[in-house]
Amino acid sequence: MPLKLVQSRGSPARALGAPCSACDIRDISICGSLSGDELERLRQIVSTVRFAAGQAVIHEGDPAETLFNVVAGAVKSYKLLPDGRRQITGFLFPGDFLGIALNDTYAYTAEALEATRLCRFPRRRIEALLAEFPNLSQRLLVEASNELVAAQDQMLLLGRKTAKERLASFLLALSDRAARQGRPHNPIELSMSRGDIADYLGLTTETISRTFTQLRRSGVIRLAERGEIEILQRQALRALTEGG
Amino acid sequence: MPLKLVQSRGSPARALGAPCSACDIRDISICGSLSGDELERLRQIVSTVRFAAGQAVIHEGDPAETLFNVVAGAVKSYKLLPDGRRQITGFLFPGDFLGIALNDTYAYTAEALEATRLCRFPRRRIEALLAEFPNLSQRLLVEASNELVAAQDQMLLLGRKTAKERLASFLLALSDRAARQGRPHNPIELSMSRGDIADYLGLTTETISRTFTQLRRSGVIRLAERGEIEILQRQALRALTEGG
DNA sequence: CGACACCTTGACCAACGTCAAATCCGGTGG
DNA sequence: CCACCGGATTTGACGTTGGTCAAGGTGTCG
Repeated sequence: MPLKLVQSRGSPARALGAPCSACDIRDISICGSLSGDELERLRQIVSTVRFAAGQAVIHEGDPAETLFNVVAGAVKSYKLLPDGRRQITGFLFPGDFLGIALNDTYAYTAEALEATRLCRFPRRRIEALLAEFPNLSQRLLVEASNELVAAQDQMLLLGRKTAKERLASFLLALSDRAARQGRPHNPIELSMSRGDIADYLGLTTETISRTFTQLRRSGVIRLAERGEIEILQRQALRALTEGG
Repeated sequence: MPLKLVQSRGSPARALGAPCSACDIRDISICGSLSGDELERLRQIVSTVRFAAGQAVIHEGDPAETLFNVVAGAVKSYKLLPDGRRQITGFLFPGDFLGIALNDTYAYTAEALEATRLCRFPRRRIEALLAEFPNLSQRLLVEASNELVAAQDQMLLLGRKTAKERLASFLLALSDRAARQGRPHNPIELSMSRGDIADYLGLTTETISRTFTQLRRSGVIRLAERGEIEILQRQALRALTEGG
Protein backbone atom coordinates (compact mmCIF):
# COMPACT_ATOMS: atom_id res chain seq x y z
CA MET A 1 0.00 0.00 0.00
CA PRO A 2 2.40 2.69 -1.08
CA LEU A 3 1.81 6.25 -0.08
CA LYS A 4 1.56 8.49 -3.08
CA LEU A 5 1.63 12.21 -3.32
CA VAL A 6 -1.06 13.81 -5.35
CA GLN A 7 1.00 15.48 -8.00
CA SER A 8 0.77 19.17 -8.55
CA ARG A 9 -0.98 20.28 -11.67
CA GLY A 10 -1.69 23.73 -12.98
CA SER A 11 0.19 26.86 -13.88
CA PRO A 12 3.95 26.97 -14.40
CA ALA A 13 6.26 28.14 -11.68
CA ARG A 14 6.46 31.83 -11.29
CA ALA A 15 10.01 32.81 -10.67
CA LEU A 16 11.20 36.07 -9.20
CA GLY A 17 12.87 37.49 -6.16
CA ALA A 18 16.33 37.23 -4.70
CA PRO A 19 18.13 33.90 -4.88
CA CYS A 20 17.47 31.66 -1.89
CA SER A 21 21.17 30.91 -1.70
CA ALA A 22 21.75 34.42 -0.38
CA CYS A 23 18.88 34.29 2.09
CA ASP A 24 19.63 35.77 5.50
CA ILE A 25 17.86 33.06 7.39
CA ARG A 26 18.76 30.13 5.19
CA ASP A 27 20.90 28.52 7.88
CA ILE A 28 18.19 28.51 10.48
CA SER A 29 15.32 27.62 8.20
CA ILE A 30 14.06 24.62 6.38
CA CYS A 31 15.99 25.66 3.29
CA GLY A 32 19.29 24.95 5.01
CA SER A 33 18.88 21.27 4.18
CA LEU A 34 18.91 21.80 0.44
CA SER A 35 21.68 21.68 -2.10
CA GLY A 36 22.19 24.29 -4.82
CA ASP A 37 19.97 22.53 -7.35
CA GLU A 38 17.25 21.92 -4.87
CA LEU A 39 17.40 25.50 -3.68
CA GLU A 40 16.97 26.67 -7.24
CA ARG A 41 13.84 24.55 -7.57
CA LEU A 42 12.57 26.00 -4.36
CA ARG A 43 13.26 29.52 -5.53
CA GLN A 44 11.07 28.87 -8.53
CA ILE A 45 8.02 28.22 -6.41
CA VAL A 46 8.57 30.76 -3.66
CA SER A 47 7.29 34.28 -3.41
CA THR A 48 7.69 36.87 -0.70
CA VAL A 49 4.74 38.37 1.12
CA ARG A 50 4.48 41.11 3.70
CA PHE A 51 1.96 41.62 6.45
CA ALA A 52 1.39 44.60 8.70
CA ALA A 53 0.93 44.21 12.45
CA GLY A 54 -2.45 42.67 13.19
CA GLN A 55 -3.03 41.20 9.74
CA ALA A 56 -3.98 37.55 9.55
CA VAL A 57 -1.67 35.30 7.56
CA ILE A 58 -3.85 32.19 7.67
CA HIS A 59 -7.28 31.43 9.13
CA GLU A 60 -8.25 28.38 11.14
CA GLY A 61 -10.49 26.18 9.05
CA ASP A 62 -9.49 27.57 5.65
CA PRO A 63 -8.18 25.09 3.11
CA ALA A 64 -4.45 24.80 3.68
CA GLU A 65 -3.06 25.85 0.34
CA THR A 66 0.08 27.62 1.42
CA LEU A 67 3.07 27.10 3.69
CA PHE A 68 5.14 29.98 5.01
CA ASN A 69 8.58 30.56 6.37
CA VAL A 70 9.08 33.62 8.55
CA VAL A 71 11.89 35.80 7.19
CA ALA A 72 11.53 38.89 9.35
CA GLY A 73 9.11 40.04 12.02
CA ALA A 74 7.01 37.93 14.36
CA VAL A 75 3.79 35.96 14.18
CA LYS A 76 1.38 34.47 16.71
CA SER A 77 -0.77 31.43 16.03
CA TYR A 78 -3.92 30.74 17.99
CA LYS A 79 -7.14 28.79 18.30
CA LEU A 80 -10.47 30.21 19.43
CA LEU A 81 -13.48 28.79 21.25
CA PRO A 82 -16.92 29.89 20.05
CA ASP A 83 -17.31 32.27 23.00
CA GLY A 84 -14.05 34.02 22.23
CA ARG A 85 -11.69 32.32 24.65
CA ARG A 86 -8.33 32.15 22.92
CA GLN A 87 -5.29 29.93 23.22
CA ILE A 88 -2.12 31.07 21.54
CA THR A 89 -0.30 27.95 20.42
CA GLY A 90 2.97 29.56 19.47
CA PHE A 91 5.00 32.61 18.56
CA LEU A 92 7.01 32.40 15.35
CA PHE A 93 10.21 34.26 14.57
CA PRO A 94 12.57 34.41 11.59
CA GLY A 95 13.44 30.90 10.47
CA ASP A 96 10.28 29.36 11.86
CA PHE A 97 7.95 27.42 9.67
CA LEU A 98 4.23 28.07 9.51
CA GLY A 99 1.75 25.45 8.43
CA ILE A 100 3.86 22.38 8.86
CA ALA A 101 0.81 20.37 9.84
CA LEU A 102 -0.01 18.88 6.45
CA ASN A 103 -3.73 18.62 6.86
CA ASP A 104 -6.56 19.69 4.61
CA THR A 105 -7.39 22.81 6.57
CA TYR A 106 -5.40 25.08 8.83
CA ALA A 107 -5.67 24.04 12.45
CA TYR A 108 -5.17 27.58 13.71
CA THR A 109 -5.15 31.23 12.79
CA ALA A 110 -1.86 33.09 12.45
CA GLU A 111 -1.48 36.82 12.73
CA ALA A 112 1.48 39.16 12.36
CA LEU A 113 2.60 40.79 15.61
CA GLU A 114 4.54 43.47 13.76
CA ALA A 115 5.55 44.22 10.18
CA THR A 116 6.46 40.77 8.92
CA ARG A 117 7.96 39.26 5.79
CA LEU A 118 7.40 35.63 4.86
CA CYS A 119 8.34 33.20 2.13
CA ARG A 120 5.25 31.71 0.64
CA PHE A 121 5.21 28.17 -0.82
CA PRO A 122 2.20 26.77 -2.66
CA ARG A 123 1.48 23.58 -0.88
CA ARG A 124 0.99 21.42 -3.95
CA ARG A 125 4.38 22.44 -5.21
CA ILE A 126 6.02 21.69 -1.89
CA GLU A 127 4.46 18.28 -1.85
CA ALA A 128 5.81 17.60 -5.31
CA LEU A 129 9.27 18.56 -4.07
CA LEU A 130 8.86 16.33 -1.05
CA ALA A 131 8.56 13.34 -3.32
CA GLU A 132 11.61 14.45 -5.26
CA PHE A 133 13.90 15.49 -2.42
CA PRO A 134 13.94 13.09 0.52
CA ASN A 135 16.18 15.60 2.28
CA LEU A 136 13.31 17.99 2.41
CA SER A 137 10.82 15.67 4.00
CA GLN A 138 13.40 14.50 6.48
CA ARG A 139 14.15 18.08 7.36
CA LEU A 140 10.46 18.80 7.76
CA LEU A 141 10.18 15.74 9.96
CA VAL A 142 12.96 17.03 12.19
CA GLU A 143 11.21 20.38 12.32
CA ALA A 144 7.92 18.73 13.25
CA SER A 145 9.69 16.63 15.89
CA ASN A 146 11.06 19.74 17.53
CA GLU A 147 7.67 21.38 17.48
CA LEU A 148 6.22 18.28 19.05
CA VAL A 149 8.73 18.38 21.89
CA ALA A 150 7.95 22.06 22.44
CA ALA A 151 4.23 21.29 22.42
CA GLN A 152 4.73 18.68 25.12
CA ASP A 153 6.65 21.14 27.26
CA GLN A 154 3.79 23.57 26.80
CA MET A 155 1.29 20.92 27.93
CA LEU A 156 3.29 20.45 31.11
CA LEU A 157 3.30 24.20 31.59
CA LEU A 158 -0.43 24.64 30.96
CA GLY A 159 -1.51 21.59 32.89
CA ARG A 160 0.72 21.73 35.93
CA LYS A 161 2.66 24.94 36.46
CA THR A 162 1.76 27.95 38.62
CA ALA A 163 1.50 31.45 37.18
CA LYS A 164 5.00 32.35 38.34
CA GLU A 165 6.48 29.16 36.91
CA ARG A 166 4.70 29.78 33.62
CA LEU A 167 6.01 33.29 33.21
CA ALA A 168 9.54 32.29 34.23
CA SER A 169 9.47 29.42 31.73
CA PHE A 170 8.17 31.74 29.04
CA LEU A 171 10.85 34.37 29.53
CA LEU A 172 13.64 31.83 29.56
CA ALA A 173 12.30 30.04 26.50
CA LEU A 174 12.06 33.33 24.60
CA SER A 175 15.57 34.28 25.60
CA ASP A 176 17.01 30.87 24.72
CA ARG A 177 15.27 30.79 21.39
CA ALA A 178 16.44 34.28 20.52
CA ALA A 179 19.99 33.20 21.33
CA ARG A 180 19.69 30.09 19.16
CA GLN A 181 18.40 32.13 16.27
CA GLY A 182 21.05 34.77 16.65
CA ARG A 183 18.77 37.54 17.93
CA PRO A 184 19.40 39.69 21.02
CA HIS A 185 18.57 37.59 24.07
CA ASN A 186 19.08 39.88 27.03
CA PRO A 187 17.25 42.15 27.40
CA ILE A 188 14.47 40.20 25.72
CA GLU A 189 12.38 42.18 23.29
CA LEU A 190 8.78 41.22 23.73
CA SER A 191 7.02 41.67 20.43
CA MET A 192 3.72 40.60 21.98
CA SER A 193 1.30 42.29 24.39
CA ARG A 194 0.46 41.20 27.93
CA GLY A 195 -2.80 39.90 26.57
CA ASP A 196 -0.96 37.71 24.08
CA ILE A 197 1.34 36.37 26.78
CA ALA A 198 -1.71 35.63 28.91
CA ASP A 199 -3.42 33.75 26.11
CA TYR A 200 -0.23 31.79 25.50
CA LEU A 201 0.23 30.84 29.15
CA GLY A 202 -3.42 30.12 29.93
CA LEU A 203 -3.76 33.11 32.27
CA THR A 204 -5.19 36.66 32.16
CA THR A 205 -3.48 39.98 31.49
CA GLU A 206 -3.97 40.96 35.11
CA THR A 207 -2.20 37.85 36.35
CA ILE A 208 0.65 38.40 33.87
CA SER A 209 1.00 41.96 35.06
CA ARG A 210 0.96 41.02 38.75
CA THR A 211 3.48 38.26 38.16
CA PHE A 212 5.82 40.58 36.27
CA THR A 213 5.64 42.93 39.26
CA GLN A 214 6.44 40.05 41.58
CA LEU A 215 9.49 39.01 39.54
CA ARG A 216 10.64 42.61 39.32
CA ARG A 217 10.26 43.18 43.07
CA SER A 218 12.28 40.06 43.81
CA GLY A 219 15.08 41.37 41.61
CA VAL A 220 15.03 38.55 39.07
CA ILE A 221 14.13 40.75 36.11
CA ARG A 222 14.01 44.41 35.24
CA LEU A 223 11.35 46.03 33.06
CA ALA A 224 13.48 48.06 30.70
CA GLU A 225 12.48 50.69 28.17
CA ARG A 226 10.28 49.93 25.17
CA GLY A 227 8.81 46.99 27.02
CA GLU A 228 12.02 45.02 27.00
CA ILE A 229 12.71 42.61 29.83
CA GLU A 230 16.18 42.29 31.25
CA ILE A 231 17.04 39.08 33.02
CA LEU A 232 19.07 40.01 36.09
CA GLN A 233 19.37 36.58 37.69
CA ARG A 234 19.18 33.87 35.09
CA GLN A 235 19.86 31.08 37.56
CA ALA A 236 17.07 32.23 39.87
CA LEU A 237 14.71 32.52 36.93
CA ARG A 238 15.62 29.01 35.82
CA ALA A 239 14.90 27.73 39.33
CA LEU A 240 11.49 29.42 39.31
CA THR A 241 10.70 27.51 36.15
CA GLU A 242 10.06 24.29 38.03
CA GLY A 243 8.99 25.54 41.39
CA GLY A 244 12.45 26.10 42.92
CA MET B 1 -4.10 19.23 -2.08
CA PRO B 2 -3.51 17.13 0.96
CA LEU B 3 -1.20 14.24 1.16
CA LYS B 4 -3.30 11.24 0.35
CA LEU B 5 -2.90 7.61 1.05
CA VAL B 6 -3.46 5.67 -2.08
CA GLN B 7 -4.43 2.13 -1.32
CA SER B 8 -3.39 -0.49 -3.79
CA ARG B 9 -6.31 -2.78 -4.23
CA GLY B 10 -5.97 -6.40 -3.48
CA SER B 11 -3.51 -8.13 -1.26
CA PRO B 12 0.16 -7.23 -1.40
CA ALA B 13 0.57 -10.98 -1.43
CA ARG B 14 3.78 -11.39 0.46
CA ALA B 15 3.56 -14.51 2.48
CA LEU B 16 7.22 -14.79 3.43
CA GLY B 17 6.23 -16.41 6.67
CA ALA B 18 6.87 -12.95 8.03
CA PRO B 19 4.44 -11.41 10.46
CA CYS B 20 4.49 -7.84 9.11
CA SER B 21 2.45 -8.48 5.99
CA ALA B 22 -0.17 -10.26 8.04
CA CYS B 23 -0.05 -7.81 10.92
CA ASP B 24 -3.38 -7.04 12.54
CA ILE B 25 -2.70 -3.36 12.83
CA ARG B 26 -0.76 -2.86 9.66
CA ASP B 27 -3.47 -0.77 8.06
CA ILE B 28 -3.61 1.71 10.88
CA SER B 29 0.10 1.86 11.58
CA ILE B 30 3.14 3.35 10.03
CA CYS B 31 3.81 0.12 8.17
CA GLY B 32 0.75 0.68 6.03
CA SER B 33 2.80 2.98 3.83
CA LEU B 34 5.25 0.30 2.76
CA SER B 35 5.30 -2.00 -0.20
CA GLY B 36 6.10 -5.69 0.06
CA ASP B 37 9.81 -5.23 -0.40
CA GLU B 38 9.99 -2.43 2.07
CA LEU B 39 7.94 -4.39 4.55
CA GLU B 40 10.39 -7.23 4.29
CA ARG B 41 13.24 -4.87 5.09
CA LEU B 42 11.29 -3.62 8.04
CA ARG B 43 10.63 -7.14 9.23
CA GLN B 44 14.35 -7.73 9.34
CA ILE B 45 14.92 -5.02 11.89
CA VAL B 46 11.80 -5.39 14.00
CA SER B 47 11.30 -7.40 17.14
CA THR B 48 8.29 -7.78 19.38
CA VAL B 49 8.38 -6.85 23.03
CA ARG B 50 5.83 -7.21 25.81
CA PHE B 51 5.30 -5.11 28.89
CA ALA B 52 3.11 -5.77 31.91
CA ALA B 53 0.84 -3.08 33.34
CA GLY B 54 2.92 -0.41 35.06
CA GLN B 55 6.19 -1.22 33.35
CA ALA B 56 8.06 1.66 31.74
CA VAL B 57 8.74 1.35 28.02
CA ILE B 58 11.01 4.39 27.74
CA HIS B 59 12.35 6.92 30.24
CA GLU B 60 12.47 10.67 29.82
CA GLY B 61 16.07 11.75 29.33
CA ASP B 62 17.41 8.36 28.23
CA PRO B 63 19.18 8.23 24.88
CA ALA B 64 16.54 7.61 22.26
CA GLU B 65 17.74 4.38 20.71
CA THR B 66 14.45 2.73 19.94
CA LEU B 67 11.13 3.51 18.34
CA PHE B 68 7.99 1.53 19.06
CA ASN B 69 4.68 0.83 17.47
CA VAL B 70 1.85 -0.28 19.74
CA VAL B 71 0.38 -3.59 18.58
CA ALA B 72 -1.92 -4.44 21.48
CA GLY B 73 -2.67 -2.89 24.84
CA ALA B 74 -2.37 0.74 25.89
CA VAL B 75 0.39 3.11 26.93
CA LYS B 76 0.55 6.49 28.64
CA SER B 77 3.34 9.00 28.10
CA TYR B 78 4.13 11.70 30.63
CA LYS B 79 6.52 14.34 31.87
CA LEU B 80 7.35 15.03 35.51
CA LEU B 81 8.35 18.11 37.46
CA PRO B 82 11.02 17.66 40.16
CA ASP B 83 8.40 17.81 42.92
CA GLY B 84 6.36 15.04 41.36
CA ARG B 85 3.70 16.98 39.51
CA ARG B 86 2.90 15.02 36.39
CA GLN B 87 1.48 15.87 33.00
CA ILE B 88 0.36 13.01 30.81
CA THR B 89 1.01 14.04 27.22
CA GLY B 90 -0.87 11.24 25.53
CA PHE B 91 -2.43 7.82 25.59
CA LEU B 92 -1.32 5.40 22.89
CA PHE B 93 -3.35 2.54 21.47
CA PRO B 94 -2.76 -0.12 18.83
CA GLY B 95 -1.40 1.48 15.68
CA ASP B 96 0.07 4.47 17.50
CA PHE B 97 3.70 5.31 17.19
CA LEU B 98 5.94 5.92 20.18
CA GLY B 99 9.09 7.99 19.97
CA ILE B 100 8.37 9.83 16.77
CA ALA B 101 10.24 12.84 18.08
CA LEU B 102 13.60 12.14 16.51
CA ASN B 103 15.75 13.74 19.13
CA ASP B 104 18.78 12.48 20.99
CA THR B 105 16.94 11.72 24.18
CA TYR B 106 13.37 10.79 24.97
CA ALA B 107 11.29 13.83 25.84
CA TYR B 108 8.96 11.83 28.07
CA THR B 109 8.45 8.59 29.93
CA ALA B 110 6.05 5.99 28.58
CA GLU B 111 4.45 3.28 30.68
CA ALA B 112 2.14 0.40 29.86
CA LEU B 113 -1.40 0.80 31.20
CA GLU B 114 -2.13 -2.90 30.79
CA ALA B 115 -0.45 -5.92 29.24
CA THR B 116 0.97 -4.45 26.05
CA ARG B 117 2.74 -5.70 22.97
CA LEU B 118 4.90 -3.43 20.83
CA CYS B 119 7.02 -3.60 17.70
CA ARG B 120 10.49 -2.41 18.46
CA PHE B 121 12.67 -0.68 15.84
CA PRO B 122 16.31 0.23 16.47
CA ARG B 123 16.51 3.89 15.70
CA ARG B 124 19.66 3.77 13.63
CA ARG B 125 18.13 1.19 11.37
CA ILE B 126 14.97 3.21 10.96
CA GLU B 127 16.99 6.24 10.04
CA ALA B 128 18.81 4.24 7.41
CA LEU B 129 15.47 3.15 5.98
CA LEU B 130 14.24 6.74 6.01
CA ALA B 131 17.00 7.68 3.60
CA GLU B 132 16.13 4.72 1.43
CA PHE B 133 12.34 4.89 1.43
CA PRO B 134 10.97 8.40 1.02
CA ASN B 135 7.54 6.90 1.56
CA LEU B 136 8.48 6.16 5.11
CA SER B 137 9.62 9.62 6.05
CA GLN B 138 6.59 11.12 4.37
CA ARG B 139 4.37 8.81 6.32
CA LEU B 140 6.17 9.71 9.53
CA LEU B 141 5.72 13.37 8.65
CA VAL B 142 1.98 12.86 8.25
CA GLU B 143 1.94 11.06 11.58
CA ALA B 144 3.86 13.88 13.24
CA SER B 145 1.53 16.45 11.67
CA ASN B 146 -1.46 14.73 13.15
CA GLU B 147 0.18 14.58 16.55
CA LEU B 148 0.94 18.27 16.26
CA VAL B 149 -2.69 19.10 15.57
CA ALA B 150 -3.75 16.98 18.53
CA ALA B 151 -1.17 18.72 20.71
CA GLN B 152 -2.58 22.10 19.76
CA ASP B 153 -6.09 20.97 20.63
CA GLN B 154 -4.74 19.81 23.97
CA MET B 155 -3.15 23.23 24.58
CA LEU B 156 -6.52 24.86 24.01
CA LEU B 157 -8.06 22.39 26.42
CA LEU B 158 -5.42 22.86 29.11
CA GLY B 159 -5.17 26.60 28.75
CA ARG B 160 -8.76 27.62 28.32
CA LYS B 161 -11.37 24.96 29.05
CA THR B 162 -13.30 24.34 32.26
CA ALA B 163 -13.23 20.99 34.04
CA LYS B 164 -16.51 19.91 32.49
CA GLU B 165 -15.42 20.93 29.01
CA ARG B 166 -12.15 19.06 29.46
CA LEU B 167 -13.78 15.83 30.50
CA ALA B 168 -16.38 16.04 27.74
CA SER B 169 -13.64 16.66 25.18
CA PHE B 170 -11.64 13.76 26.55
CA LEU B 171 -14.49 11.26 26.40
CA LEU B 172 -15.45 12.24 22.87
CA ALA B 173 -11.86 12.16 21.67
CA LEU B 174 -11.39 8.68 23.15
CA SER B 175 -14.59 7.46 21.57
CA ASP B 176 -13.79 8.96 18.18
CA ARG B 177 -10.29 7.58 18.20
CA ALA B 178 -11.50 4.12 19.16
CA ALA B 179 -13.96 4.25 16.27
CA ARG B 180 -11.26 5.32 13.83
CA GLN B 181 -9.00 2.50 14.95
CA GLY B 182 -11.77 -0.04 14.82
CA ARG B 183 -12.12 -0.58 18.54
CA PRO B 184 -15.41 -0.51 20.50
CA HIS B 185 -16.38 3.12 20.91
CA ASN B 186 -19.56 3.07 22.96
CA PRO B 187 -19.39 2.22 25.77
CA ILE B 188 -15.84 3.53 25.98
CA GLU B 189 -13.43 1.29 27.81
CA LEU B 190 -11.20 3.40 29.98
CA SER B 191 -7.87 1.65 30.32
CA MET B 192 -6.61 4.43 32.56
CA SER B 193 -7.35 5.38 36.17
CA ARG B 194 -9.03 8.57 37.36
CA GLY B 195 -5.60 9.77 38.42
CA ASP B 196 -4.28 9.29 34.90
CA ILE B 197 -7.22 11.16 33.42
CA ALA B 198 -6.62 13.96 35.90
CA ASP B 199 -2.96 14.21 34.98
CA TYR B 200 -3.89 14.26 31.31
CA LEU B 201 -6.49 17.01 31.72
CA GLY B 202 -4.54 19.14 34.16
CA LEU B 203 -6.96 18.47 37.04
CA THR B 204 -7.11 16.29 40.17
CA THR B 205 -8.74 12.88 40.71
CA GLU B 206 -11.34 14.50 42.92
CA THR B 207 -12.35 16.96 40.24
CA ILE B 208 -12.51 14.18 37.65
CA SER B 209 -14.70 12.15 39.95
CA ARG B 210 -17.02 15.04 40.73
CA THR B 211 -17.30 15.94 37.06
CA PHE B 212 -18.14 12.34 36.12
CA THR B 213 -20.89 12.46 38.72
CA GLN B 214 -22.16 15.72 37.26
CA LEU B 215 -22.26 14.29 33.72
CA ARG B 216 -23.94 11.14 35.00
CA ARG B 217 -26.59 13.08 36.96
CA SER B 218 -27.40 15.17 33.90
CA GLY B 219 -27.98 12.00 31.88
CA VAL B 220 -25.24 12.57 29.32
CA ILE B 221 -23.25 9.47 30.23
CA ARG B 222 -23.70 6.28 32.21
CA LEU B 223 -20.99 4.65 34.31
CA ALA B 224 -21.26 1.05 33.20
CA GLU B 225 -19.66 -2.08 34.61
CA ARG B 226 -15.89 -2.61 34.61
CA GLY B 227 -15.37 1.13 34.58
CA GLU B 228 -16.75 1.53 31.09
CA ILE B 229 -18.46 4.79 30.15
CA GLU B 230 -21.52 4.76 27.98
CA ILE B 231 -22.31 7.92 26.06
CA LEU B 232 -26.07 8.42 26.24
CA GLN B 233 -26.32 11.81 24.54
CA ARG B 234 -23.48 12.30 22.12
CA GLN B 235 -24.81 15.61 20.85
CA ALA B 236 -25.09 17.05 24.35
CA LEU B 237 -21.60 15.84 25.15
CA ARG B 238 -20.26 17.47 22.01
CA ALA B 239 -21.93 20.73 22.99
CA LEU B 240 -20.33 20.57 26.43
CA THR B 241 -16.97 20.34 24.73
CA GLU B 242 -16.90 24.02 23.95
CA GLY B 243 -19.04 25.47 26.64
CA GLY B 244 -22.45 24.84 25.04
C1' DC C 1 -2.14 68.24 23.88
C1' DG C 2 -5.54 64.85 23.85
C1' DA C 3 -7.15 60.25 22.64
C1' DC C 4 -6.68 55.67 22.97
C1' DA C 5 -4.72 51.43 23.77
C1' DC C 6 -2.13 49.06 26.97
C1' DC C 7 -0.64 48.19 31.44
C1' DT C 8 -0.90 48.14 36.53
C1' DT C 9 -3.18 47.83 40.87
C1' DG C 10 -6.91 46.88 44.12
C1' DA C 11 -11.05 44.49 46.06
C1' DC C 12 -13.68 40.71 45.76
C1' DC C 13 -15.12 36.09 43.91
C1' DA C 14 -15.41 31.35 42.12
C1' DA C 15 -13.47 27.26 40.22
C1' DC C 16 -10.77 24.01 41.41
C1' DG C 17 -7.37 22.08 44.85
C1' DT C 18 -6.50 20.09 49.46
C1' DC C 19 -7.41 17.31 53.18
C1' DA C 20 -10.14 13.86 55.17
C1' DA C 21 -13.51 10.37 55.47
C1' DA C 22 -16.63 7.08 53.61
C1' DT C 23 -17.64 3.64 50.01
C1' DC C 24 -16.86 0.58 46.32
C1' DC C 25 -14.68 -3.28 44.16
C1' DG C 26 -11.68 -6.88 42.69
C1' DG C 27 -8.80 -10.29 44.43
C1' DT C 28 -7.55 -13.68 48.08
C1' DG C 29 -8.01 -17.15 51.26
C1' DG C 30 -10.82 -19.76 54.40
C1' DC D 1 -19.89 -19.01 49.17
C1' DC D 2 -18.34 -15.51 52.13
C1' DA D 3 -15.21 -12.45 54.94
C1' DC D 4 -11.56 -9.59 54.51
C1' DC D 5 -7.95 -6.57 52.63
C1' DG D 6 -6.03 -2.69 49.97
C1' DG D 7 -6.24 0.35 46.41
C1' DA D 8 -9.32 3.18 43.68
C1' DT D 9 -13.20 6.10 43.65
C1' DT D 10 -16.58 9.09 45.51
C1' DT D 11 -18.16 12.60 48.53
C1' DG D 12 -17.83 16.41 51.80
C1' DA D 13 -15.83 20.64 54.11
C1' DC D 14 -12.85 24.11 53.50
C1' DG D 15 -8.74 26.83 51.44
C1' DT D 16 -6.11 29.08 47.68
C1' DT D 17 -4.82 30.52 43.25
C1' DG D 18 -5.94 33.00 39.78
C1' DG D 19 -10.21 35.24 37.54
C1' DT D 20 -13.46 39.19 37.39
C1' DC D 21 -14.67 43.75 37.74
C1' DA D 22 -13.32 48.36 38.24
C1' DA D 23 -10.36 52.31 38.58
C1' DG D 24 -6.32 54.74 37.64
C1' DG D 25 -1.67 55.22 35.36
C1' DT D 26 1.50 55.42 31.33
C1' DG D 27 3.06 55.98 26.88
C1' DT D 28 2.59 56.77 22.05
C1' DC D 29 0.99 58.94 18.07
C1' DG D 30 -1.92 61.88 15.76
